[in-house]
Amino acid sequence: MKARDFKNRIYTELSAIAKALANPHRLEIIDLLAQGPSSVEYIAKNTGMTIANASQHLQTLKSARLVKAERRGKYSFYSLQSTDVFKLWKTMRELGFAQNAQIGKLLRDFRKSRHNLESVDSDKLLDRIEKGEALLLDVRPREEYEAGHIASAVSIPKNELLERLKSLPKNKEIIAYCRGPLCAMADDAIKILHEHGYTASRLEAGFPEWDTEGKPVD
Amino acid sequence: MKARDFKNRIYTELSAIAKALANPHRLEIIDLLAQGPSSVEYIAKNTGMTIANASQHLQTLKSARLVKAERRGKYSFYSLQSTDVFKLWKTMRELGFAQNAQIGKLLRDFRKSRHNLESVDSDKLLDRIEKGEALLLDVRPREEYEAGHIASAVSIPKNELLERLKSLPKNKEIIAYCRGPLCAMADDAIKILHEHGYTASRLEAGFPEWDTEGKPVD
DNA sequence: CCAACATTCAATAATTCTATTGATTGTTAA
DNA sequence: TTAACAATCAATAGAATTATTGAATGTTGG
Repeated sequence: MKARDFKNRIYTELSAIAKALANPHRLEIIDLLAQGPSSVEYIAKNTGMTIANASQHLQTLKSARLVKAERRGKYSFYSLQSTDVFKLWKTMRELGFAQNAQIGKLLRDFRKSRHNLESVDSDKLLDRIEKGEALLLDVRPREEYEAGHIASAVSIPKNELLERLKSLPKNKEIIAYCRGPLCAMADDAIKILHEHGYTASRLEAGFPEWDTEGKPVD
Repeated sequence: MKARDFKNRIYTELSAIAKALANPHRLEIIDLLAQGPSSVEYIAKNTGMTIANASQHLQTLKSARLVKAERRGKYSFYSLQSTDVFKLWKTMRELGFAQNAQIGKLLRDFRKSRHNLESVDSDKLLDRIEKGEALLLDVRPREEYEAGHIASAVSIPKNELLERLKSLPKNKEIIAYCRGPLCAMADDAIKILHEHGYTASRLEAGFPEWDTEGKPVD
């Protein structure tokens, strides 16, 4: 094979990976699948897509080998092909945050509009939890908590928070987390907690970021 | 802003980065710009594109903030916006090699067809050069060598190799390197060296990989 | 100023991508 | 077996991407 032919083929193959990532819905799907395996219906509901459209995008991701599908009864469960896929997405996301002022501004403005500028440094967090100064609250849907969560975290899904408020202590700081930096569930939870007199702040990272950093999970 | 609107906007912005990478020519441009700043003409010549087409792709990369342009006289010199862009491309490339058997096979078959299966481990290389057992040969075009090269490397561009063979020692192993794992220039050089009785092998990494690993460069 | 040259711009046709729609294929539970 | 349901398939119109062509812009050196 000529060197030129080889280059054409290999750059074409590699650009197929970028093509699979080159769509906002598919990025959101990857962010969601980083929480754990999900059915097509669940993905569609959580991203605001129709079932058919979600299915189509999932197949695009599958043929680029970024996700895999497993049949369980009448459901297809999709999951990331490997954690390296999440790492690639995270690398790309961070390049966007660092390099594109518009993207950074979008994120900051959104946080600001929720009165939630400061987020907790994850390094010091473990200490504070052990000392009983802080409580870690997972506000994602139950399914995602059960698929994997940060060690010692308590699960109260965002839409159950109001009715289960009383189970939370007022003498500890409550650290809420959700799917990751682009997820608003923890922000919403904090707003509710503040309105009811709790001390609460947000963990910037979500479960997948925590997990890929090798920190303790259940 | 509603959470849904925020997500739509931020995933759309981030997918613009992937869109810019979602083309084989643009990936090849990034691989080339990782060697150092280049004019449009140089890029076009080295990737087999027309000037107008190269210019158009460069503008696509520029508006995604992956590359930047600087005017020098009548030339526009393009370069990567930051080394993080190279790191993103490298992450994507490695995911492709690891996850897609077809891509891995393409690379192996190409190397095999050039009788060049083994490549040198870059960790032990520095020692061997210091001991005088090996000589590092940069076979990229002069411009790229001058823009930056591995410390202690000697420059003989691939197409000058035949006429400058005599300047190379026969009692040392010659380690050739070029732009990186997708570049064939080092393979071509090794073929020539073998045909003339030299001991030669290839460094898998190119200059940009070496540099981003923090190893010594000039 | 003019000629030469590097690059960009503008227009276009061919191709590819995307969301929607409705039909079809599998699977489970009654 | 049938009804209900999850997912996929197939077709399609509208939008976006791409290579090519030739013209336009901007810079340098004489």
